[in-house]
Amino acid sequence: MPSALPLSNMLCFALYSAAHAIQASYKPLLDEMGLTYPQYLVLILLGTEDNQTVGQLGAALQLNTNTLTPLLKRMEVAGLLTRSRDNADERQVRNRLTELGLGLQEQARTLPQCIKDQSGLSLAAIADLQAQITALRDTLRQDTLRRAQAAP
Amino acid sequence: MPSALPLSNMLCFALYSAAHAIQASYKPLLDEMGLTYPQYLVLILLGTEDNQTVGQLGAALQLNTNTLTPLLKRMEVAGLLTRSRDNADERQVRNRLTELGLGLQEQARTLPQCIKDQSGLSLAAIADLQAQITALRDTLRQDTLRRAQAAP
DNA sequence: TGCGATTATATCGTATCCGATTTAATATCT
DNA sequence: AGATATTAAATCGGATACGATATAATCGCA
Repeated sequence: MPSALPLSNMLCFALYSAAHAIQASYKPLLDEMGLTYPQYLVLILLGTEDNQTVGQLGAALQLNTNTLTPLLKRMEVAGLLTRSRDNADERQVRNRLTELGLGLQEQARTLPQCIKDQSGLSLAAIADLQAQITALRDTLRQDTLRRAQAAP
Repeated sequence: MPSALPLSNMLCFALYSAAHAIQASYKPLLDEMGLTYPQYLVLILLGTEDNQTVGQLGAALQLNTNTLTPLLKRMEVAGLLTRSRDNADERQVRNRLTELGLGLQEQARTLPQCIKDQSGLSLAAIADLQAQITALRDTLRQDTLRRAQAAP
């Protein structure tokens, strides 16, 4: 039972390399906007609901503050958003799109369509694949969390 | 035509977050072995074919030397592999597993099985999903490459 | 042969990511 | 009310990733 599973048949590598490939395909478009991929995700999130806290963004992206804080500060420096302490709870920092950020966000919303054209897949096939991958992700998250709690 | 595609319905985010989730699920197991995820991938690659050049590993992982060289040096320091210039072509550096690396590689081969159990999916479902994701990845790669060549 | 072009690797700077710790503000509990 | 616990961000160190450049070895061709 050697189970010489080659890399090309490993689901984890398929995800790893596909995630890189899709980011690479976004890159030329994001470069034009002066955005990185995770910055783009933050822009989309704030476009859906503005004025979110660092924690809210982190929950949606599954990123901690050690990643988000510097990222958000770079976006602030770029003039895409403003950051200010919540009046009711000074521990929280609220992130709000500027006019510039809002405009870029509208532009950013068109990107998935470009990738769809590039993928050669039908809308239904994309939706189906997206659902499968999301379901796997959520199962893994739950199980990883459960194991972490089981171990001290 | 607002097309307010939320993050939860974007294929790119599904891939991005699922790749993170599966790496997180591997993490406790890799930590025990003192490996990071890309180091684990290199170990698998060298287990399939030993004595590969930096370029061969980079082609398989789609990583450039600016990522691989420091990574391989860390694995060398950890005693997992040795690096030496190819006698026939001194430009190339060949990476060969040590006894320690070979042992760890055998241990590492069992990890996908652990994740399979965690995912709750059948072998067939995993193989099917893997094939779909890989096909998408390869299409994106080709198209990205084509565009890069078109726009010099 | 020898010199320019190509190739393989390494290096540098910037931006994620993550674990661990720190700081400040709020909540809790007696 | 006041000491303690919890929570939200920020910070620090190490490890990917990637664009751009540098260096050294090999190749190609006059």
